Amino acid sequence: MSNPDANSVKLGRLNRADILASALQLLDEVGLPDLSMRRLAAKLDMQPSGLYWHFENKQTLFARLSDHIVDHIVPEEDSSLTWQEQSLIAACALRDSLLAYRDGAEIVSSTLALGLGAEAAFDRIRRPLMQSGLADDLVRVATESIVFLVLGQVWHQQQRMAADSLGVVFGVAETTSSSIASANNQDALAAGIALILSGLGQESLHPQPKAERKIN
Amino acid sequence: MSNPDANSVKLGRLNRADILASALQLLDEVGLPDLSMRRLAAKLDMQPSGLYWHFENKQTLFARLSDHIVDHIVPEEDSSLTWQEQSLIAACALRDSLLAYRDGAEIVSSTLALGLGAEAAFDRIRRPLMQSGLADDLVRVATESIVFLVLGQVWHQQQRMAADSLGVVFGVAETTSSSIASANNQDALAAGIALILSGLGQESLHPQPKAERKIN
DNA sequence: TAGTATCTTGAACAGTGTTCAAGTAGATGA
DNA sequence: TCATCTACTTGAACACTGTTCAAGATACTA
Repeated sequence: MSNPDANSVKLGRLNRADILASALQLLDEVGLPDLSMRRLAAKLDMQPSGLYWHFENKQTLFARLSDHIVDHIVPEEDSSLTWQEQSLIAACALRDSLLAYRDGAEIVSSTLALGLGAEAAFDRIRRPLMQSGLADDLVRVATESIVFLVLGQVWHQQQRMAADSLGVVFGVAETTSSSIASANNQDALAAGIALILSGLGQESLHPQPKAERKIN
Repeated sequence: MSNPDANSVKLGRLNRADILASALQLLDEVGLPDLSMRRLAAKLDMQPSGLYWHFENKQTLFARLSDHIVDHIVPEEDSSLTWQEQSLIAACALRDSLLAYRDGAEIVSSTLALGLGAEAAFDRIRRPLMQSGLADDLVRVATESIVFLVLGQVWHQQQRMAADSLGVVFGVAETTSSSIASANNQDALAAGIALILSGLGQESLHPQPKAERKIN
């Protein structure tokens, strides 16, 4: 082990960006459950404790990872589209960027829940809704609903992928073929978001919507 | 430590139910992150390894915990209500049972994602929708959307509660007062579900809805 | 060249889930 | 009543985990 093996990188002094890049790479290689500080340090050819000079703890390192994942959403803005269409596109862009990294949804989810970052996830989806003229409360509700829906769906999907890759097969008819199920999931997600937006279109007819009122 | 302290229970031979009951109690006392096999064993006055005779591993123990949480949803069925109303009631019942246990949403979420149990969460919400005459695909989409929405919202809320109880305060304007925010969250969740159901009502007018079609 | 701020090290702490051979208690059949 | 078999428990160990800290090395600046 004295010669540097292919998977370790030595860059002399390291900065936050180097570490994050390696972490992101390691994430794709081993998945979130096996992404430990020790493993990351080994990849960077340094001591685990060295990481704690750059990041307060593992959670904040993950938070910066989340920021990176979510910040790279660049939905093409097209002002000729309706706000519903723009919002749907933003949501699909969020989904794509979560899917671009192994266990991306879980990382972003927990960061978001802890309030440590990844707020861009909300921003991109809220923006089109704010131009709709809907009440602020309704915009907040719809934004949260869409974000949770995307996170929940993708998390579910990625967890299934992880289980599949471990050879663990559960007796659920739902996943007959992973690739087909994956394609269906994307349609289902878009359809779910469409439901919310469609409901939102109806709500916009009523001036002051009350939360728990009867539905006709 | 030779005398049995107040927090440990000795029942002679133990069965699965005893362990689950203690686990549920311990969960409320210390929260999910501190619910370790060693701690649980200590509470039961036994060796950690003893737990592995009753449960294959920690994850399956948690799966049975999830089942318990979710199985105790007993939404009052009222056939005079519309299917939307019934579905909303079922969703709120799910929310309430998640909130009834500390970190309930996270436990159920991961169990569901791993396909290890807690399917009742889906069942209760799907049932009313199946009586609506909507296409099967649409029922599936709506059910998943609602479940993910509930799980996401409650998970978020409970994580915030955990952070609050640790005295960790984040600079997010969203949570000015925890109790008020909590009340608002419940309204927001119901409103989000109402959006989906409202959208569903619109969709039901079209015979064969296509997922990614344009929204007008 | 001296001093300082930036980064690394190695060892240790206190915990984690899990395994396994060995042991003990309780019920069952002779 | 005694032996046996199964149900359950033990204690020790393994191979990890995140995190801390004093001490040392390196690079930049005056």
